Amino acid sequence: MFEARLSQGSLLKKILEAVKELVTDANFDCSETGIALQAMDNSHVALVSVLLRAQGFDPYRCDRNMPLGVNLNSLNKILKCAGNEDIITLKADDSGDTLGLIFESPNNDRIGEYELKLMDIDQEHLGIPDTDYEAIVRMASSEFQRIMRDLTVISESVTIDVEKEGIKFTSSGEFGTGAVTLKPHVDIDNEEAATSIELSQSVSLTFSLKYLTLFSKSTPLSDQVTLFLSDNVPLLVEYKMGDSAYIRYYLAPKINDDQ
Amino acid sequence: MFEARLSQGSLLKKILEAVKELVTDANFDCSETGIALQAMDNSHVALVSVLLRAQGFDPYRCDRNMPLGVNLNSLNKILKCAGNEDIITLKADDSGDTLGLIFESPNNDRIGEYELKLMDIDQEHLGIPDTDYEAIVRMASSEFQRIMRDLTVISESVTIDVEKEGIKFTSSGEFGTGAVTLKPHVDIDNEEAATSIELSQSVSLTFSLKYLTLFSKSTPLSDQVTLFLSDNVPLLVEYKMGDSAYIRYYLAPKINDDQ
DNA sequence: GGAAAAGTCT
DNA sequence: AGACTTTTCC
Repeated sequence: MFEARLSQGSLLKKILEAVKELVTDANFDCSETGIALQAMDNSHVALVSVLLRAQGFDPYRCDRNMPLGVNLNSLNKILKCAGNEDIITLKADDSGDTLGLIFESPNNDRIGEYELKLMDIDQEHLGIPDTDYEAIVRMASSEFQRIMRDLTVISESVTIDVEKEGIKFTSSGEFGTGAVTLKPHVDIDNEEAATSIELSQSVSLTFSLKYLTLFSKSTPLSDQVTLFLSDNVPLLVEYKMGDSAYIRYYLAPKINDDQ
Repeated sequence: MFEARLSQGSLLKKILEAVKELVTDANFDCSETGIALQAMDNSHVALVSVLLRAQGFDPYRCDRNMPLGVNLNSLNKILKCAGNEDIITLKADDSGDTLGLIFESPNNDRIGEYELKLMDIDQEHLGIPDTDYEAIVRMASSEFQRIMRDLTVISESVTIDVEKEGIKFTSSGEFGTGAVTLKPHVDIDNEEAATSIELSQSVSLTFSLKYLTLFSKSTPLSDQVTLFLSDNVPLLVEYKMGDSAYIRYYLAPKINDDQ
């Protein structure tokens, strides 16, 4: 028996909006500690990892570990039937054939009950090694999204250079080049606009803009995004939703063949 | 060495939005007095003339005349990477191979640096004779845009009749006819909504609505537009942005063969 | 919360 | 290029 009640249903709606273009099918691994989703993207280039801790639900109950194989497209369609203010309850009985979704309107005068057929998905739960990253950059998620969108005009890839003085995104293409630099700063009026850099070593890595743009679809989930970079290690892009949930993306750097 | 800093960067963004569908490639003729762009439209029917006087920039420096051949589509793409509030600086060294663009965010924590490859464009700087126009009509630019859009439904061309009593736009097509008349008036509350007519002789001229509609894409640049008309002379449509910049369109009248 | 504008997708 | 969706402004 699995049951999880999420008072802020929009969280789940936004997560599926963020992930659905990257992954089509994935397991919701439900356990005592919460719900985890981990999947390679469709082209097996990027990795998505979502965690919804049990403490973010009220109540949360999961008697035994259950991998719920979900077609994210179908789930997203069903979640579009929930209002942004709705309370969402997820349910699965021990057979694990279907995922039940209950949408309660805020004033409780409207109840939506949906059932999603589940599927068996080969579990390829990858262990992600803990890494001590050489550079950790925290910035406004909207800024990150904007920069990715801007540089897409110039090229298909971006080089990220992190130094103490700032983080620089550079692209070079047919008709020209573009570079955006953010300096670390605190904005008292706009706390979410702050940029901070922790650095043990300068890094310079190149990534596919297509994937970074897809990652940045998580912008509605958090005002801030954190980039974790190290040489020859996949980039980690993390969006934290309070303390009880996060969505993480991993992307391997491109090999620098232009030097 | 050429360098021009424009505190109101949105001006440049809007100019490119206004012109990009009419002209694909053009020279930015930079000189001591400012930046001028003059080009026939792609079908060689209309003429666009943009002037950005040096006084509109701070600072402005241009050691020698330089024609910077620009693909307006590419430039527009780069300008989309600038925020509406950004300060834009244009730069070119004497080689004239590239145009540098620097976008500074208002609070200076974000710098975008772009380079656009330049091209050689055959200089066809046309001398535009000064004309004493028979009719000069000043009206709200949004009104002009609206009328052009409305009459496009009726026909592909519009006849503009100017008399002391008003300016009349008439179209006639398959399924009907349309006419919009504006009377001269002053609006004390809405100064920009005023319509004024200076007239030495009544005129009646017919123009392609396609081009007038393209001209009216300059609406965001100025609340007012001025139409200069004379018999057998190209129409001049002028949008003034303060005293230091303007954009002018010229369009030859259609031959009246329906009479 | 609605309308207008921009961006994105077909 | 057009329509739809999304975002921003009022």
